[in-house]
Amino acid sequence: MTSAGNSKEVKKDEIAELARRRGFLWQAFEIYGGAAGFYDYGPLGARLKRRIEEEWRDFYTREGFYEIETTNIAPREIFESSGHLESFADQAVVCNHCKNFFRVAEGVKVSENCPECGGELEAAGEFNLMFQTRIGVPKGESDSGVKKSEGYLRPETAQGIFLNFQRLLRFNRDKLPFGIIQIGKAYRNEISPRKSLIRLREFTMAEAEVFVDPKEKNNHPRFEDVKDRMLRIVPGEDEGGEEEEESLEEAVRSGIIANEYLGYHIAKVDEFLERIGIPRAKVRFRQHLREEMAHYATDCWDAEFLSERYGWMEIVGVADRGDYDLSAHASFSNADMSVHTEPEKIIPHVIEPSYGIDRIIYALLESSFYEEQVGKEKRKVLRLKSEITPIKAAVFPLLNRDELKKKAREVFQKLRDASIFVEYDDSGSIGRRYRRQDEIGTPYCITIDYETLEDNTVTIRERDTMKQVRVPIAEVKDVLLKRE
RNA sequence: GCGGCAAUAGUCUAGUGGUAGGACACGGGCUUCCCAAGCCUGUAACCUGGGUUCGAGCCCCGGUUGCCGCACCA
Repeated sequence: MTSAGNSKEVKKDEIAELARRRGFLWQAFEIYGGAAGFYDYGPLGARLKRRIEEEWRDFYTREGFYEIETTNIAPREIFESSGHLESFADQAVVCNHCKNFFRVAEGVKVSENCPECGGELEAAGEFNLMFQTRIGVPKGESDSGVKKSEGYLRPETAQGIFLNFQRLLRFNRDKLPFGIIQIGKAYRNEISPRKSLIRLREFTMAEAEVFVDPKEKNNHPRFEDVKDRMLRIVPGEDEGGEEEEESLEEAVRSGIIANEYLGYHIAKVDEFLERIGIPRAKVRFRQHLREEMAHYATDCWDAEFLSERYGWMEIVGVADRGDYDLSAHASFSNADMSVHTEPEKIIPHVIEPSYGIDRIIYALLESSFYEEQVGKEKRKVLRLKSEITPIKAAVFPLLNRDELKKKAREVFQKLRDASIFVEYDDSGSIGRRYRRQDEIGTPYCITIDYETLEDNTVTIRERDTMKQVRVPIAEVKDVLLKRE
């Protein structure tokens, strides 16, 4: 990737404006006034998202993990067991004076005064991040009927994997370790969603649940492969909290990262983010402080992206969930979640990398957006990796003349027939067409000129350098498909 | 959720009570042998619901959405 010394001054709304105008991202329900926290992906956004998901799927499939697909809606008792209902279905109070927010479950009542400043407290309503729904027709008022009919939209995809643990273990012929992945929607009724894709009420998560014998957590079979990877890490309170750069091996040996499995997956997250084009200089791993840890986690590291607009923000979480989930479901459902190992039966521990796909898309758009001066004109360009761009290449006739257009359409169709996603454009000047493709990140533009008619060669113009090479039509496909 | 500010073509914007204007983009045409050039031409907008007024894009109230701060983010 070249950056050619261009200014990286991003006016704050440029990315949102581009994303809207060019069909990446639209506010949902727009013609009815919209609703906060919901976005639709337009034609280019949907393609970009799909390609990132495909890279992710491919990445974890190479780890040997199978993908499953579980429901978005689950009956109430699932979340009673998982702890999600209890953890945030409380009444909340807010202080009139200092505006601090308290959960009733933490022992603060409306009748009391604010523990922070002594001000008056006011009921702030139900504090419930899960969307509630009904399953089927409620049967009368009986306890059991109401209970069965009450459902929730999942706040994470993970639970669907835990619920199928026995089946998955059997599928894996009763052996540990194994990993299962899932990509899907999750739902959280955020109090105030903001910052475009950063806090959504409906969003896409990509999660891997890795089940491991707790005794084996310091014995990852491929730790060697990643141990020398340098990581930028910010340890939690016990380790001092100073940002440092060290190898994965050092971090694990010194105890900053608790075990090899956790460390291995932190390194894998780092590798994936690099692979899809998040600049390494903008990524760090920060350990959660105890009070910010989710109820299920014993340890958690966030991969954070340094946004020019929002500062450091979480894009991936890597949690050690211990045996929390399997034990909880075992005790509430009476299912046996244990695994027979020699010499004893154990409840596996879970290491979980959890990716926020929408946030990653934001990070990619922001970090790949450049505005640069070319002659008298400004050029906007998305320097996305060619593996994830919505469009692989555009085909142009140099001039709007019939013989060139005919040949260009032939080349276009040939590439389409080879399942390469290309676009055709003959409107306006050639320069205008290059610019249109630049701002949606298309890595290559293929131009048909009079020389093409003589010797069947075309020019391929590269997005980042704007340089051209002339190649025979027969070789175009190979150039487009080569990995950088 | 609270407070402040805002909302006009696809985008950015002008318009302080009386005919909604521009730029860019987009479509059509001309031109053009490689980077948003030029010429002609066309499409296209006052977030929403009330109120005040002879008359509201403009003033008032509610809602929605966005931005900023606070809070929240299991």
